[in-house]
Amino acid sequence: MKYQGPRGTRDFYPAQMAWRNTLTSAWRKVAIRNGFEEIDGPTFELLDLYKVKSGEGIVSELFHFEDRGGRELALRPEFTPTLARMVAAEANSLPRPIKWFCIPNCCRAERPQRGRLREFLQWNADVIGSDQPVADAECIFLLVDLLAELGLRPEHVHVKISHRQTVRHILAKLGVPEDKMLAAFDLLDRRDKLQPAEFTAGAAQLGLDTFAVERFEQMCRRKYPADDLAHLCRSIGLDGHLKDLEILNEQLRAFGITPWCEYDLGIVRGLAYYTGVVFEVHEVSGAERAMAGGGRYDQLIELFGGPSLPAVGFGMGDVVLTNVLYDKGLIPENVLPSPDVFVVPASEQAVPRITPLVAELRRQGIHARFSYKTTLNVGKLLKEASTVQAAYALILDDRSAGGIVSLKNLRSGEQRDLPLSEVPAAVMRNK
RNA sequence: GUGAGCGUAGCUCAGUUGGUUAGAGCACGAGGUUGUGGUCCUCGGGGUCGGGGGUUCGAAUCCCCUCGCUCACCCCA
Repeated sequence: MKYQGPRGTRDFYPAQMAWRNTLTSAWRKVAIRNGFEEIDGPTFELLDLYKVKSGEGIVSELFHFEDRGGRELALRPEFTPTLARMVAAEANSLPRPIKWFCIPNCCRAERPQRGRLREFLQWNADVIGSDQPVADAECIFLLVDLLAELGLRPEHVHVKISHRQTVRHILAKLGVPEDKMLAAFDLLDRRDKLQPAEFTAGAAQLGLDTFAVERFEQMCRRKYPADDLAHLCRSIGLDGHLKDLEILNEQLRAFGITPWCEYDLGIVRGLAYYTGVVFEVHEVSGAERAMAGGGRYDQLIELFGGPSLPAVGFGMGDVVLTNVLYDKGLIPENVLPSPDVFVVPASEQAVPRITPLVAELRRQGIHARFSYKTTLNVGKLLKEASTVQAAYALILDDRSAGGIVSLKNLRSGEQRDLPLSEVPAAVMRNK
């Protein structure tokens, strides 16, 4: 093969494109019914924009280049900086809260592996301008709404929820000094990749004694079902510092999604800009990487030069999500658009009538197709109609001169003669 | 960027200790049963065996390099 697509990219042939459209339609539909408005921004930005929250180290993970004027640009690896820039620019004139979503393609210069490509789609939704837990809850509800829309159930996936301040408080109580807090978060985040001994050693370096290490360990491993905060409180010996979680919990209950949620204090999420609630969607067996992740980031808009605006949001990529749906057998067999009617000539005389008829049907909004084959063999033509999964075959023979045609329902096999003028209504009725 | 495993037709694979013009099924295309579909029959297009170099009389098969894919590490916004 002479030319190959670049590493980590995908070609979308009709079947893959049809699935991609199905998925993005679901994202869009669910976001809209949850009251979010769609936005988009440029595919590339000034490189500096991406350094704001992620630092210089991010550059090696980016596709970046220079324009002819020497400006340093980069393909977007995520949408949040663009979002922050857009909000900052118009902050004073936007009604609050701002509830926006988008479906950008994003590019990252990393080595592809399961669940990660160099170009992917990411559904983002954010609520900006509210510090109320109802905003956090609504983001989580939006996620659950989408998961359910795609056929997933609580036995397939969980929303794991944690809270930065709660975890911080617990760590402090266990004896982690303030200056080692970030290191503690890091250890928490990496716990599944470490050997038990390494974990213990890391915890000891944070200044924790054997007892505290054990509690630390226990805290990360334990999962607590949503709606049972009391249990969580008891088991970590904490009271009075769960206010946020308590209110969130009430909201989750009111939204009716507690069966999908669990508290997992081991969820930290990479970078330090999250300030409150954090959450991830995981396939229950834990075999896949996170299907979505997000949380509250109350200082981020300000960091990008905007006013001080509290915000909460998440991102969900198409790659892991599709993997999980595939494994659960939830990818529909065929989502390619199929014709409403396939027009078939059954006599020499009917041939010139085909294209004008198809044109008229299409003008009426009917998906109509015909064969490029020259044969009049009805069997062959019906086979083609059936291959493309047409709902009806419209068969024209000599009687079509008098306006009489045969309409065959290709699913039931039932066939009847009717005047040509009644065909559009008959086809649309079953659409 | 690092490491491991794998590269034979669009897909799934076969190819007997290296031995003639590299095969099958599915898919795709053309026809047949002179007018009704997932069947059947015939024929066909398509592979420089990922690419390059080496060993050999002879390489899909053995060796080296390279590219790509997969999985993991780094990172995960």
